[in-house]
Amino acid sequence: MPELPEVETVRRGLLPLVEGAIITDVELRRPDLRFPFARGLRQSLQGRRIEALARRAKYLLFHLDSGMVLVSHLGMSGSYRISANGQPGKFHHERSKNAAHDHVVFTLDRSGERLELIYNDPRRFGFMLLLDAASMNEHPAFARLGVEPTGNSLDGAYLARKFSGRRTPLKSALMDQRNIAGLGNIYVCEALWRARLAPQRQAGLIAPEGGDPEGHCARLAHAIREVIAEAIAAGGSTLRDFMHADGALGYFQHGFSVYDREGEACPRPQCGGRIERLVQSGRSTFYCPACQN
DNA sequence: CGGCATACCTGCAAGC
DNA sequence: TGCTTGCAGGTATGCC
Repeated sequence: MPELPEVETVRRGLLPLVEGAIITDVELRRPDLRFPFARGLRQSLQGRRIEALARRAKYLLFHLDSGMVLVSHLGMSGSYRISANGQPGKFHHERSKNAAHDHVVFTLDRSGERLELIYNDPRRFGFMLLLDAASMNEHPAFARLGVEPTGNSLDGAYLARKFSGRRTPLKSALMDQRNIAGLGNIYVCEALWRARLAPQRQAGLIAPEGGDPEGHCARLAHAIREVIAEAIAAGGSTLRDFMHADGALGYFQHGFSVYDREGEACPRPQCGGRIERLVQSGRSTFYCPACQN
C-alpha cells in the first residue's frame, strides 16, 4: 500500500466523483480479500448514498446515508480506478491492471451519470469492513490508533510520552500504528533520515546520554510532519503496483532520499556517507550511518 | 504486556 | 529461455 500520503491522494482523487453518488450495485467477484466480506455487504450498500469520503490512518472511509461506514484498506497492492460507461476514461492509467484482480465493482449513479468504481488488489492484503459510524472507533482496527501525522497533535511532547521506557528501535516505534497512524516503511525511513536519527536507536533512549529527549522528539515530530506533508502535496509517491486514483502517475519523480537507495551517496550536503540497508522486524530499513546518530 | 517472527498472496527482478 | 530465489508500500496473530 500505499502509505498515508498515497491513501490521501486516492481519497482526493475519488472525492469529487463519489461524494453524493448512489451505490446502485455491488459486484463481489470473490468471497473474500484478506478476510471474508461481511455477510449482507452487497445488500447493505445497494441504494445507499455516499455522504462523505474520509480517511483515518491508511483507511478510506465511505460514509453512507444509512449511518454505516464502508471501511477500505488497500493492503500492499490495492488500488481504485473509475470508469464511465465502460470506458477507461480520464482515470485510467496507461499501464493496464490485470482484470483478474478486479475483486469488487461498485456501480454508482452520480446525478444520472453511471460510473464504475473498481477495486483491484493482486496480493489481496487489503480488506473491507462495514461498521456503524457511531461505534467504529471501538473496532480493533481503530480503537488504539495513534495521532495523525498531519495535524498539530503530533509534537515532541506526544512522542516523548509514547517513547518513554520503550526498548524497541525507533524504526519499529514509528511503524507502530498505536504511536502514529499512517506511517509505513518508506516514510519512516525518510523521516528518520531527515531528523538525523539512527533507526536502531532505542525509542526510550532517543537522546544520547545527557541529551534532551523532548528536543530530539520535537525534531523527529517536525521531520515526520514535513515528510508527510510534502508527499501529500506531491500527490503521493508512485511505485510499481500502485496507481493514483486521479491518474496523475508520471509527473512526480519519487524523490526519496534514502528509501531503496542502498549503496548510493547520502544526499545530505557535505555528509559523504553511503546509504545502507538493514533488516528490522523483517522489513528493510534504509539509512545513512554517517549522519544518522 | 513488550518485542519479535511469521503468515497471508501475487508479481517482478535478479541470478543461475 | 526457463527455472529458482528473494523481495515488495501492511496488518493480524501467536510465541517467548
